[in-house]
Amino acid sequence: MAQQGSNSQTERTERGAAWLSKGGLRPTRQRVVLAALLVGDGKNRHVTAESLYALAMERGEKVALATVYNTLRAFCGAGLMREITVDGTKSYFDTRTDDHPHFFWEDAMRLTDAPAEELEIARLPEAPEGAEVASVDVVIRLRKV
Amino acid sequence: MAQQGSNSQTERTERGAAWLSKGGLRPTRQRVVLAALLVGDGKNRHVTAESLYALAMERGEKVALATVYNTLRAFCGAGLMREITVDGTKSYFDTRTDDHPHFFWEDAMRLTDAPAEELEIARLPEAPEGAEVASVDVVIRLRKV
DNA sequence: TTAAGTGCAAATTATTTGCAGTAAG
DNA sequence: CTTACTGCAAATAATTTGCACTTAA
Repeated sequence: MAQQGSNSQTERTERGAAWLSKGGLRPTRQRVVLAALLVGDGKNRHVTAESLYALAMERGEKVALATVYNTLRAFCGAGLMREITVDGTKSYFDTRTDDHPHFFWEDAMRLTDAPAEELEIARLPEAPEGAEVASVDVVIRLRKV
Repeated sequence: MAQQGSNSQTERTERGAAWLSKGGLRPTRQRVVLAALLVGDGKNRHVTAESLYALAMERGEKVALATVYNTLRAFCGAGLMREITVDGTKSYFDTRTDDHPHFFWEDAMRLTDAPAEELEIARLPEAPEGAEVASVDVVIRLRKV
């Protein structure tokens, strides 16, 4: 019963390990665990250091919070994740690494992807002399109606 | 020579005081000082608590850093300013309160307005069921070329 | 006079770092 | 082996708060 088709523990772990090697990162135990939690099911995920740490604890995994912080930084450095800035008080990390818009649910402080195909920027201010556009962050802030 | 046409100290102070009363805020000495620094010349300004505090110190004004923090919050609460989130480690405040795009200079960690008329969003993802769009933040991150 | 605002120092929160021990190549 | 990684506790950085004192209305 540990095996359940496309979502078995081993499969999640394998996916995590593959993802790690894509970033050229040494697959240590805690990295594999975190990677499996992040991309084990093949879906995109938005986490904070705390939320990922909580998730790991919930699964009974043994990782230090500081390691979660360092690991998320390592994942970003390797280009496997991106840091999204939506709220001054916390850092959010996204497993999806291309430029795409986000919804930010202000009351729940939750971040989700917005459908990229529904965003159409017809014209963008051009970068001033001596600078180039690194990325364009679009955050659609939502409030409960 | 203290008076120089449209930029005299008294005029800056008056503008600051007028701006305060627009927000229904009691014009205490430190609020008037900070308001004059922010909008005294009629231009828009982007500050952090630290940068505004430094500016006040430079001018020989007497304010506590904590008061700068509290005052910026009060200005935002009164709708006189807006907080812009561009960098996890600092809060930026803008005297311009309408939805408009920003340039963020990653190396200098500086925030400036981007020309709003050069941004054209032809289509925007609509708010999911049960939510409405509170604001749309567009940050164009720049790197030196 | 009195509720709101202020100063300062102490508290909080999110995150990073130093260093001794552990594990991957 | 040996260099990178990890854990933990202590350090930092930005911001907030508690409380006695001021001040605008």
